[in-house]
Amino acid sequence: MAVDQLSRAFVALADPTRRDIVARLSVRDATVGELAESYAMSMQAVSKHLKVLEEAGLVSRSRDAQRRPCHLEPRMLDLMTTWIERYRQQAEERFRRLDAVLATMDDEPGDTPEHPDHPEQSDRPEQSGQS
Amino acid sequence: MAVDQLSRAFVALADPTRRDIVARLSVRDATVGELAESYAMSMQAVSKHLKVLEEAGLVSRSRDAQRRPCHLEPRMLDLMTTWIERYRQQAEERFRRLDAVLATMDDEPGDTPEHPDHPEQSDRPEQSGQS
DNA sequence: GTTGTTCTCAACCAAACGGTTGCGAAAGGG
DNA sequence: CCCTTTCGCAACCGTTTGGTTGAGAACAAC
Repeated sequence: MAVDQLSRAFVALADPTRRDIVARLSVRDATVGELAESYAMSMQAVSKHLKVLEEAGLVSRSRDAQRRPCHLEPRMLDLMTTWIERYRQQAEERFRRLDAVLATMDDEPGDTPEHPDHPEQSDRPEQSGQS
Repeated sequence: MAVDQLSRAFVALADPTRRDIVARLSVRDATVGELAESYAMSMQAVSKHLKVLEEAGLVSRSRDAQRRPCHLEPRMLDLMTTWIERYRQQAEERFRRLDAVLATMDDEPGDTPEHPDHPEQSDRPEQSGQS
């Protein structure tokens, strides 16, 4: 499976039930049993979902007797938006430059400049086969 | 599997190879073959990954003879950040109020007010069991 | 101590995922 | 008209996911 934290976070939010749990926890903390009442599945299944969210760093848990109240952790959500926004903004920047090139072609019908952008991001698995 | 667009998008970005493809496409458009050179897997596998990204609405493709150049679609990335930010901000808002309550408890050691917040989000699968 | 509540762990199962190989379609170039 | 390039589809296979049930740990209350 995916080992890095970001993959775990995206995997976690890929499930509708888990996204709904996040939505509920954003309103108030809740125990496993409270959350399980909301869904048509066993408490064990909800417990599994919470484990996925916890290992992704999206949820933390404290103790209160037998209860395990769950809290939403905004930090990981922040990391996800940071990742997404980086590439979204880069893509939109590219669109803006494309528009500029198209506007230029109207004036001077020459060759497109082909700016030498290098793929200098991190996060690359490169040639490493990740099964 | 998950049917809604948001689930598809999160599933798509849950894979490191697909996130890397997104990173590369944010720099420049690319064909399947070009992308496949970067990874230790067959072109068919990369083609599958691109299909996942395309069906998630994260990537679109045009035609150029036999080539199928891939373009990154910022729109779906925008939808993802919108979803995440909604709940991140709500969670942080809750933290801010908790801090306020703690500060109040220093002054007047009474009972915690328990503000009547209702879980009024959408996106709920509710009791519908989604396998 | 016994009972009840809350929750996790373990085993199981069908379905989906992520890779492979083989084949063929679509299009351009000799 | 072939031949090559580019790419998708289908079948297959091992692993993972998302649910189930059953057993039991941890703790409170009686």
